[in-house]
Amino acid sequence: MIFDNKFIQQRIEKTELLKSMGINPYANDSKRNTTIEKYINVNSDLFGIEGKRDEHRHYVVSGRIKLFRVMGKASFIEIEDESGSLQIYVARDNLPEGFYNDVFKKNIETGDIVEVGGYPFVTGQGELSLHASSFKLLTKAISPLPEKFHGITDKEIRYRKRYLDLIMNADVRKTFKIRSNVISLTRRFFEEKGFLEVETPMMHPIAGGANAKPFVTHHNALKIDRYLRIAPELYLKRLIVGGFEAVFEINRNFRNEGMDATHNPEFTSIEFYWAYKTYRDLILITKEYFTYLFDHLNLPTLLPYGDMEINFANFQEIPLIESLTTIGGVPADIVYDKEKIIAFLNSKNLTVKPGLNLGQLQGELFDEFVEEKLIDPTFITEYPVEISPLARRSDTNPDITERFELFIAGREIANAFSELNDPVDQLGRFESQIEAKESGDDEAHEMDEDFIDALSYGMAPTAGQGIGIDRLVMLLTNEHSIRDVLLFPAMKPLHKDELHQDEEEE
RNA sequence: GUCUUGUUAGCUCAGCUGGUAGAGCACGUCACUUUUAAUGAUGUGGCCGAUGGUUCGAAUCCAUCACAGGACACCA
Repeated sequence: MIFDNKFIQQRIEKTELLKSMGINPYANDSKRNTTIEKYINVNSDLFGIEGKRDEHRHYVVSGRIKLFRVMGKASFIEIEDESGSLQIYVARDNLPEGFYNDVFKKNIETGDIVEVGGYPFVTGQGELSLHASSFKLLTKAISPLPEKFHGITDKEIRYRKRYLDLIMNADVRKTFKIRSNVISLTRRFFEEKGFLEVETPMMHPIAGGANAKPFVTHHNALKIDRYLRIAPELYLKRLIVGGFEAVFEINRNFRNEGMDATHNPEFTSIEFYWAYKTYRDLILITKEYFTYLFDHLNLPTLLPYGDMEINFANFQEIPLIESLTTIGGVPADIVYDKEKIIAFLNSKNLTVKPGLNLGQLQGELFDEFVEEKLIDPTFITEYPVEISPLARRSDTNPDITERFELFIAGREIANAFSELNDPVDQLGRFESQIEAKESGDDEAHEMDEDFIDALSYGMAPTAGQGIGIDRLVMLLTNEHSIRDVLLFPAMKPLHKDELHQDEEEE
């Protein structure tokens, strides 16, 4: 049974006892008239006042009891609301007859949510507190809180019961406030630039816009399968065809792949598309975006991340092929030779999947020798066309695309390019992706004829970019697991029967 | 998917080469009207993640499974 724990039973008994005394353990008529943060701000003048108290002021605050210190006929408790925590002095003789002994001391405990009225004063130890003259239980907690000093450290409980994590760990609340700010500032930045926020489908007939395995779901009325989107890209470009010139979408993508410190099956990204611009303009707006974020979040441009220090005032730019030799230390004479690249990778004890083309092999070299060395923000440009099925070819070199990825702290943060708007070229790229799929690459891009059709009506020259919000928040909050920046990260079910639900239904 | 570490009271953790379970917090009782993780006294609290095995005897050793953390692989 869910409430068979003895501590919970004990608390349920207290709840019943309170009810029998005419006290509603889940009262609804809160009279709170200030937050704890405001209370502390307004009353900190008492430190400079004779007697360090003002019995003419009166405030009602509420919050969850975090600490409970009884000393005979008086007690100190610490309550916490979203804005902060406050010490309350509760003395027997300032409360109605019998309340202190029979209700407060016996039946109120840590975890309960209470409302306290009284006047501000500073204790002998110098802490601004509230001297209680009224005390009311708002919500009884029948489960006990975790240990008051160590709190809750077990990561599994922290992720599965995020509410407990939020109750016990103030910096977790801080991380998620920063996340919320980042999303809000991102939205504001693009709106101020004249972009239009749009919503495109989450359920796609064809999972396109990225190379990834999709989740499948079923539409009963139409008797067809739908894919949870892996990227919004192809729909946003259709809007550019339609005549919108600057659009963005901040939302979830879903990818049916492994989970680890930087991958969750659902993750948040912003994608934006900007007509009559190129990837050069995207480099500029990306720098501007980071400046905007850092200004509004009051972050220093020199930001610690684990053992690293990232200089956000030092944006670098280097073409991919050049980075292989200058940063990765790959010999310059091999980077255009498939056989030599394979031999080089093998000499480093790295196995290569058979059948990779030159662009893919260059990508392998980059992943292996360059990516993790890019600590300060670095735009890697001029990606091989084979690994960029949606990007526009360079006008001067048909083997490379007008594309960049932004790397920070050894991780990909953004992917951007001048969009391919030649429908015939796009068709050809899709066709070569189909070939790749047939030769075993199950994450190659799908054919999307409707998208080709859209392009055939003419899409203005456009630049588009995606930024991974989760990884960005990780950087800004110095968190090293994506689970620590997701309120409810994906977790395996605890019980086997939940795990094999689908098999039983079949 | 592979390797590795963990899973003991509500929480944080001990428990050595196998001998029948321990602390702190929390909770109960008592004392205490300015404490700061309050304090002092005292008490309650456990299917030692699950299932098998070895053994006279298993929290402890072995195997399998589940979940989690970390690393690697995959994810261009």
